Amino acid sequence: MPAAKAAAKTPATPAEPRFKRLTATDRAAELVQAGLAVLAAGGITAFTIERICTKAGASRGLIGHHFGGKDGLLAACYGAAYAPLLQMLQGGGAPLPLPQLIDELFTDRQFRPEGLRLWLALWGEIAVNPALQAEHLRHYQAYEAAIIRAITDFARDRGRQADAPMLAATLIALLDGLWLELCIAPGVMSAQKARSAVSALLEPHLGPLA
Amino acid sequence: MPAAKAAAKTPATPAEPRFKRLTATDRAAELVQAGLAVLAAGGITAFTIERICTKAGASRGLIGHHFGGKDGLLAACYGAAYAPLLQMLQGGGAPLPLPQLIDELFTDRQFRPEGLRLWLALWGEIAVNPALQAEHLRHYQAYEAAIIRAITDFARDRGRQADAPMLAATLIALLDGLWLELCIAPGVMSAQKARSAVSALLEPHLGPLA
DNA sequence: GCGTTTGTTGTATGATCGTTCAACAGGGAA
DNA sequence: TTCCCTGTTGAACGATCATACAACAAACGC
Repeated sequence: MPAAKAAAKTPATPAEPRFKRLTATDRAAELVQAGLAVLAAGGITAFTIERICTKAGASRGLIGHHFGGKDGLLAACYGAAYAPLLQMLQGGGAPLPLPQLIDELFTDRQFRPEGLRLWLALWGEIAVNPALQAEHLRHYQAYEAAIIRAITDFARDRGRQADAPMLAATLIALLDGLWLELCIAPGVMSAQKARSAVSALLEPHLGPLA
Repeated sequence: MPAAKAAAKTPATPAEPRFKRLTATDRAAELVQAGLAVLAAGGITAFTIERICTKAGASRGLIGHHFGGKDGLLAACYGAAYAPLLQMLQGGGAPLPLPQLIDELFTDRQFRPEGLRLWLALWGEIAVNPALQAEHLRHYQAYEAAIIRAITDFARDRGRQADAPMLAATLIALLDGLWLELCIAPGVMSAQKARSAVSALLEPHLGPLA
């Protein structure tokens, strides 16, 4: 009996809104965050409109409205996944020196299966989806450039000769592999073992990192 | 008009069988091969009963019959993915020496996106599926043991001191990362760059590999 | 207050998913 | 040839998927 209810309660409570209305930017950001959470928790097979919208507290139609479809949201999620990494590398104006960069990578905040699982979910899809692959290339180049610079600067300060681009590509691959191991064999890989691995690669070429 | 056809042709052609009947082992193997092909081509989202059975030239009911369901087939596929790797490491009786092992890893036969993509598809699922994670651990240990042994033997022959378990874990992670890069950025990573990366890791600890 | 803009809802739709199962038939044993 | 074991088929089922879209309403300028 909606009429009776309205007549009885309208003066007291102004009938609270059925939904909250956000700007397009804010809503898009919330959907991306929900998408990232779903990917990290359940992999690419859990990346469904239904689940994402439930997680975001929004209705099913919004992904189509803001991103044109599921693929659009996935691309946006990929970009958002790279953001914290790039921010860490060059967020505070000055680029992070190599030792601090490595320290940061292995803090408990970064080196956790819950966060890293996101990458595994995305990688499997990038390998198979050309559009995502192009998106990947753009972000990867910024990432690689930051690592090359950190290695170059460190080698210069220590008076060392080093093939920085080659070492950077190797370091990036090694980090990817260490993240992978942490996700698929959590009991075997650890932050400490990962640090040893990075040292084993870099210190012969650059001297002690600490 | 099936009756007319049967009456007309039965004497000449013995009405070729509607399907070929295989042993349970052979049929299971064919389904696993089809599953691997589908995973490599389309990732985990393409791993569907419909697609796999079409690829295998079998009917939809067979996966349930031979593997109890999709998950059973996926576990079998994971085991089958490891088989060629382990075979390469210790297939011909004597374990492969480290330099030949590395040569083998970077032949065109092994270091190809089409074959490696299979791993990306599986990794994303292992990270999220506890049953697959247990399956992974078993195979991983055999893989790791073979790599440790190759490094230990090589170091001994060269009269070098080396932390073989740590180097093995690092090498495995690096290889995983290099495979990943080849799959998600085919134009950037190459077999030659990957070889340089492996050399950059190992040669400072073990001396020249060639 | 009153319209206009624009973000939001939720159902309808058709495709596809995994699983089940009763009927079927290949192929070796007798 | 006959029988029986067992691998095989394919339709049926309910669940879930992505998308489209017409109706709705919140917020804002006026």
